[in-house]
Amino acid sequence: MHALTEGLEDYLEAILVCESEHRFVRTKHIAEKMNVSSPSAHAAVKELAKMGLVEHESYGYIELTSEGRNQAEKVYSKHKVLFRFFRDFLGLPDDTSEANACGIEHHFDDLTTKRFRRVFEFLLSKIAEDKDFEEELKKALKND
Amino acid sequence: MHALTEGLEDYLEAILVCESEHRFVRTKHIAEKMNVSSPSAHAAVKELAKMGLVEHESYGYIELTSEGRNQAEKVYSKHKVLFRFFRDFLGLPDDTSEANACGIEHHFDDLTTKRFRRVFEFLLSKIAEDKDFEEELKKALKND
DNA sequence: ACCTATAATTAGTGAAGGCTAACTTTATTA
DNA sequence: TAATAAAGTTAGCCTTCACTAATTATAGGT
Repeated sequence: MHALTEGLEDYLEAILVCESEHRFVRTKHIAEKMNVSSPSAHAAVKELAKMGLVEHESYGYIELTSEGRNQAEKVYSKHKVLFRFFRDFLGLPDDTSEANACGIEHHFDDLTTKRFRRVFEFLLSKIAEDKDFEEELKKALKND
Repeated sequence: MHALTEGLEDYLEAILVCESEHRFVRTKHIAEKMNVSSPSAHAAVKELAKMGLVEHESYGYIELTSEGRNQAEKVYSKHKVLFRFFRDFLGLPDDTSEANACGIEHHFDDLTTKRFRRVFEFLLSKIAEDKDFEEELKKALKND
């Protein structure tokens, strides 16, 4: 059985996000989201369909299977926690945080993600409840 | 001029590490380190040579140029801080930490790296000087 | 109903980066 | 020193994933 490549994982995630933005997902939306041509998006969808992760009637809408949705949500949840880490904790701009999360999400296995999430949440609660901690952290991030 | 791809960045880094392990770097060492065939390693070295990042006499040794060494060290320093974060802070096994660092290092730009490094160092010092903090952190990481 | 614009698809191409098999060079050792 | 082993290299092929150009299908307006 073919494994999901990093690229196809990105497409799967894009489809999930498109769903929430358009209700009906089409080749065009995916191409826009991924910044690729429509033939490239089309080929990716075809590949995902072959793996049973999406359904795609010719010239019609694209839908995630439940299997595909599971995988997409798994990737996307990594994306979100990483994005928040870069933006809220390292104080990076939105676009940088987005790019970082996008590049990195594929490299976090389950254990790494679980640990990372816990540490991140711990640190956020620490910031919320301990003003000194927050101050020290801010100081550490000064002087770019 | 061609930019350094993610793959070539890996090779460059591997050459730097091989240097410290073998004194004389050969195609074979790189192939072993990268887990690729020797023709693949050879092709990568050839490409790096074309970019002026290594020197390679046929059937001889492989050496980094000063330009190549700069770039390799830049990547490797990201690798090291990431590795330590995963191992010492998230408590992940060495091989997982290594794999994570390897996959992620390419996606950290200068600002991200600087911020990340500072936060990591701040947290380490926090652990060192504040036993309560260390305990709470450990607790947060329990129950895999 | 038909014409046109938009979208989707197919066909064909190229770069990156991997592989094996075959061949050449260098090194070792009998 | 000649034979063989080991390493390096070359040639040729495959996959992934992008692209453009050309074709086909659908949908809207008249």
